[in-house]
Amino acid sequence: MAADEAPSKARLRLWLRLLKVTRKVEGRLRERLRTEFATTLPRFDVMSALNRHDQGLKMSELSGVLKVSNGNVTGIVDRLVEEGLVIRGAVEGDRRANLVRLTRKGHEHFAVQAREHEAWIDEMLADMPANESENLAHRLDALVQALEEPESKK
Amino acid sequence: MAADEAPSKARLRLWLRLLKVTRKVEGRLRERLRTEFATTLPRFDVMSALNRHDQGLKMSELSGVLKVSNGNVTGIVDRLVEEGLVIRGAVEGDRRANLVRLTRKGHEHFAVQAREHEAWIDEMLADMPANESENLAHRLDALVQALEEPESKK
DNA sequence: CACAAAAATTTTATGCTTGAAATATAGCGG
DNA sequence: CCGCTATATTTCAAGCATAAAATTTTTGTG
Repeated sequence: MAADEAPSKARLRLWLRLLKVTRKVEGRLRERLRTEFATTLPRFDVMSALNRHDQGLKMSELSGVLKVSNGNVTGIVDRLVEEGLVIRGAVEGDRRANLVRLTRKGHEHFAVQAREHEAWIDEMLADMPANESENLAHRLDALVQALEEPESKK
Repeated sequence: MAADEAPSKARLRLWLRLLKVTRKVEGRLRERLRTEFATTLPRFDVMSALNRHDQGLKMSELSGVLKVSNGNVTGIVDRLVEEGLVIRGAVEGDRRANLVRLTRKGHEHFAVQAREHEAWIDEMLADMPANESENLAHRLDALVQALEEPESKK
């Protein structure tokens, strides 16, 4: 084993594994959300973000939090508005922006979905002991940190 | 700390972290593939699968390997065929199916892309020592195993 | 052989996603 | 107040993704 070949391959394997787990879990969540609540993961994500920010979020803040494009959020919010789950309100003193918030109905729907969502995750990751979960989460967090600052080493 | 509340929350955190890391890395890969090779992640994935199976794969095998829907693969392969990177061949004795393979051009393109791809991953996960990568990969693999068999405990 | 069930694939409808272009408003320097 | 630059959002074109319906071919089974 070369002192140089191994690390790269090991990291590639790690990445492929990460991808596999994530896709698998995402797929299950997607299916459950569809069959049990007639909704989708992106919609759940948007509602989750709005639930954490009860004072509302601007479209750009929403796309920032979710790490998706601006135009993407427009479409998802449009549909949620049609169904009366969220509302677009005016921003005091800035007619360009608007503040998106959950409606009462949106809050109620989300509460139910979030409870189930947590249970599904718990079930899917059941083989993972709590302390090991924490451990893994920390390592992954370190990775996220490193990725956040691409070239801050100026 | 309740003996019951913690595990579920810890697992939820783990899941959210997994999602964050994966999306971040995926986003970077996507951008690189686009700017440097004018291609996309799904196309790369398809070519990667075909590269590992030089004798070719049927459409259904391809969607099985990649864990995406049948109809999805149809569209991606269509575009790769248009660009002369893959070909659809007949399957001996079954006119329903067809065998998808990389063309010579496809092989050449993929070789270049795969080399870069591995380097990008290596760079992004640089903070992760090789042995820790292996460790993590193994834990994740256990998770995948558990997820593969949903109710095999009949 | 006939014909129903199964298998391989494509088509269709709908929604997600992106990057880029377009639109509209804000805010600043002169 | 004019005009420029920046900010907030939407629109647009293209591709990705899924589930369900449709198509074509194969494979039993009587």
